[in-house]
Amino acid sequence: MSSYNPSNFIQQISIDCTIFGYAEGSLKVLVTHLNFNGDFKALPAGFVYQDESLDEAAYRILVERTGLKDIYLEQFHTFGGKERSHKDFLNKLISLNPEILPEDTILRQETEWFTKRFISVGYYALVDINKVRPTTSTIDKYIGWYDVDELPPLIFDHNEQVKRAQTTLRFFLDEKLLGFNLLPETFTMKELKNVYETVYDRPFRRNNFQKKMLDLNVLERLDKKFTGAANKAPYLYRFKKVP
Amino acid sequence: MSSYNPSNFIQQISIDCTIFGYAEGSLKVLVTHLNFNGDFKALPAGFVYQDESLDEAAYRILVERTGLKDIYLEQFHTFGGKERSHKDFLNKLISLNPEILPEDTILRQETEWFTKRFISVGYYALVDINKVRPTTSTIDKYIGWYDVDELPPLIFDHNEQVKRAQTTLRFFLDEKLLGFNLLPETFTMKELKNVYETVYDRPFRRNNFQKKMLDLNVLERLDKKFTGAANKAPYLYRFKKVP
DNA sequence: CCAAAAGTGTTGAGCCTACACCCATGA
DNA sequence: TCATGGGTGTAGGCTCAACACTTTTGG
Repeated sequence: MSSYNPSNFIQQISIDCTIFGYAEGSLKVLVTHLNFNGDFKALPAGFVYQDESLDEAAYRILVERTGLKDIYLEQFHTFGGKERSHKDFLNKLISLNPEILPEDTILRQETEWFTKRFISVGYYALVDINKVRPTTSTIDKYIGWYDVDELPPLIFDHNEQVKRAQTTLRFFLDEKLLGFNLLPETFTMKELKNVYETVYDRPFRRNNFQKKMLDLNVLERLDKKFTGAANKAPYLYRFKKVP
Repeated sequence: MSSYNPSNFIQQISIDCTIFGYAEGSLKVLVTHLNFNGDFKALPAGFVYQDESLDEAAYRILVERTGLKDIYLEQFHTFGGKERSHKDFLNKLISLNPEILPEDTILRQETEWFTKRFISVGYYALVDINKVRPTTSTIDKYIGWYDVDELPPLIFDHNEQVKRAQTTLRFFLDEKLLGFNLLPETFTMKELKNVYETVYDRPFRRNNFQKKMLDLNVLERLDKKFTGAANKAPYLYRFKKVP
């Protein structure tokens, strides 16, 4: 943590990113194991430089952890509860990692800012899970995907943040054509339907779903995909390039 | 400003409130004239105490300025651009009000925090304009209603904030049954229709609108309202009390 | 030729729009 | 009795869910 110079950051503001990916029929979230003693898991997070916008900071945090650029990323809520499970977390953190708050006054100044109350701006992102190389930054011990329905306890209110991000995702999946960000460049209608069924946790009719998606007029039909299976080959689609 | 003790506030975070009211067929926004030399207008704003949640702070700011309690209030976006017209505003402010940044180091400390970059959490509220007593706080010279389509230039990105609040309002007016907050306790269907037409800036069919509203099953029909006009007396309605 | 899975057409229910008509009210 | 404006009924069109049928593929 000492690589952070707190004076470069806006105090008491953090950015938490809920990064969704899709694989094997389920929605995943990227979670980091913090690089402290003790079993602390969290959403990828970071701070905002004085000369950086919130959006830029969120994007930087995302790129650091995933290596991906040009990703759909959107702020969905700012969490400003006065407690946010902060004290429980801090007590445990400090008792297991006494070096965070050393007796030495000068060293202490360097790390003390981290123990204050934080306001968190929540962003969510949708990524193609196959393109991501989860990358640890200085504050991560390990970083990896968890099924959204089987998340471990996360620090602060991060579990609640994921729930709210999921609600927002459901609200906007259609409108913002987000489904495509969760898939590879080309995909079949069935794969797209699977994404929708996973996000909304309910089945869609094959034919009606297809009609709806094609009516959106954003899909481009490509060649057929021959899978070797004993059935009609499905078409591949891709998201239309904007001219 | 010197009544503020900056150490009690979270640094570099402010809350801006877009407070909508409805009167005479148009949507109004509450705007304050700042208590400085120079013609500075702004949304009602304030800061967040260390031991206060964002929602509590927004509510406090609203109550201070309107005297109203139990008001619908919701966070809609956090504005974190790195410029936000801050420097232009500050240069003008300081040149017209040199006492803000005095030479005296101690006094300077007390006011300097105010000149830093701020992240603003935007809230919007809907109020019954007749119940509001616009009340100046220490930083307001005057506070009053402006037509949303005829807003004067406001400081920072406050004009943009109002636009975005308006978009959010349109998005949720139905879903959250917000229309009622803009009206007195009882109202006619026509008055409710006027609110909708003002918010969405388009006409609705009289009969279809009525059907839609009644189908929502949240209105309670009361006695007729005899206006003295030479026509059938309209019913009064009110928002059903939840049991 | 068959099973499996994809593509496509069609019907009916429900909702919204637009128009029409009726009713209460005060002049 | 008339003009005004509010209350309500209904036909037409659109959307979408549900079902049915056809087509393609490899075994």
